[in-house]
Amino acid sequence: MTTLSPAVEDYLKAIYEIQSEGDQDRVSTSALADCLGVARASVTGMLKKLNAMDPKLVNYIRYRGVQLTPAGEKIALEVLRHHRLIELYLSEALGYSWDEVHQEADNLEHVISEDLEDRIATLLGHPQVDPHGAPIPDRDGNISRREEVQLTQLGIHQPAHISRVSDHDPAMLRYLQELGLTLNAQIEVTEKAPFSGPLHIRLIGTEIVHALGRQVADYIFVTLGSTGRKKS
Amino acid sequence: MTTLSPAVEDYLKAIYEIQSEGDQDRVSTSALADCLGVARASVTGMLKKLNAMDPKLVNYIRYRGVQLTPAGEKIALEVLRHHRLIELYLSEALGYSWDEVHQEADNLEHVISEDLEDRIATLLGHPQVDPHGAPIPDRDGNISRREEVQLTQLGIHQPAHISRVSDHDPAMLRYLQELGLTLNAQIEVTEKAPFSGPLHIRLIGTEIVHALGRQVADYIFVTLGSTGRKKS
DNA sequence: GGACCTAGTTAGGCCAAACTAATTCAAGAG
DNA sequence: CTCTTGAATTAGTTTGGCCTAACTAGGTCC
Repeated sequence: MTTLSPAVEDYLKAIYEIQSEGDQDRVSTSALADCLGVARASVTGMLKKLNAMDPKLVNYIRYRGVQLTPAGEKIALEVLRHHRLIELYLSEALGYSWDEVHQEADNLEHVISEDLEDRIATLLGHPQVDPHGAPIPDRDGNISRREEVQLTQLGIHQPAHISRVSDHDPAMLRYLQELGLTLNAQIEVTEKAPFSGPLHIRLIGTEIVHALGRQVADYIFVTLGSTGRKKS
Repeated sequence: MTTLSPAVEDYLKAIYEIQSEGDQDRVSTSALADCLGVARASVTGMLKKLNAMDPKLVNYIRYRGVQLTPAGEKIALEVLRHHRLIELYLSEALGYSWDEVHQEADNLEHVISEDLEDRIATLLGHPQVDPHGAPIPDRDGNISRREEVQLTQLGIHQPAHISRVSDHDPAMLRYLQELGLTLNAQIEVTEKAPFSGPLHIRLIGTEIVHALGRQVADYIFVTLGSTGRKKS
């Protein structure tokens, strides 16, 4: 474990994230470039390096995109574990709100020691999910996969609860917060406007209905039925 | 404030530390190289850059060493504030012992945001010193200077308390911990062996006496008289 | 004053990670 | 089957931070 550079960790993390949110297993150079905010040529260069490393971290084929190898995925999951534990820690211990944690965690994730990670995990009681509902991998790189669907895929009047929200846009997170569309909120779709128009979302148990644009709705994931928890 | 690289921050911090522990105001290239663990030539190169930056961060003259400019000192103090707040936070909130905090803080100090720094400072009640007794600069770069002397300078039977210990050697910190020579310990020197031999240190209120080598004693600073606190 | 030593500097290179500009590939349209 | 077009790659630079090796400034000792 020859201690990787932050850049390498970021590439692996990005590949993992794109890979797991889209449904194709290969990730394109441009998708990565956009996600990381660097030029395409830079991505090509880095992918060649990752492909040549020992152990091989990705499976890269010219013009065909990349896949993580098991070794690469392991590292991606470690970084993700750091990221999500830090997000949760910042929110639990230091009073950060869910729109503030992401940026700070991106900086911290590459520098905390395994020891600090363990202490944080223990202090938090080995939590399963971060403040946005994303699952936290365990130390061995196991990650729990839940049966989630995109909010846009949810049927009309099908009760569900918000189980996860993308953490990438703080402004959107603040917006959702204001609407009461937070983690575990019980909701149903009452109407889907055609031509990719807005979704009408009702908070179950209330008469509150919000119209949500598709772009926003795409970043929200739900699980059918209610959450285990009682309402307070 | 064009966000400086970790390397630059480390150079400035090191210059500040050497400058404030030695009594000459100019820091030599070699002292810096040793402190940072890089080659001399690398230091020369970096000093030229720091000297050419706008604003000028150091005052560097060939063959004469460097000094921090006010701008450089301000940055050094910000880094030091980060470092020491993190050390204290790790020890207070996450159960780190005083020999473990330094390494972790060295990694974290370059990446925490001002916001996180503020939250930590507030949570800790705007503390004055870190776990090794080093003063924590305030946000404006003011640092309290106390009247400390090296333990080796302390007169025989002159009662004093340990007010600061160098944080650089974890093994030494563990050793001192075992001997009960922790922060604020009330001590006196009962005997100084000649020819740079060991010092005999008595813990006031006990019969416990330890013989301490000069190298170790050089890293310990004391303040005359007792600390404000009562014994528990 | 010349010889000598050490700290400090210059010169020249290396590596990682980015960039731009120019070229090549792949895959769908006609 | 060829053409076109957008995605991807190559080639060539740049920048930052480090290295080694070779040279120089300045002080010490006889």
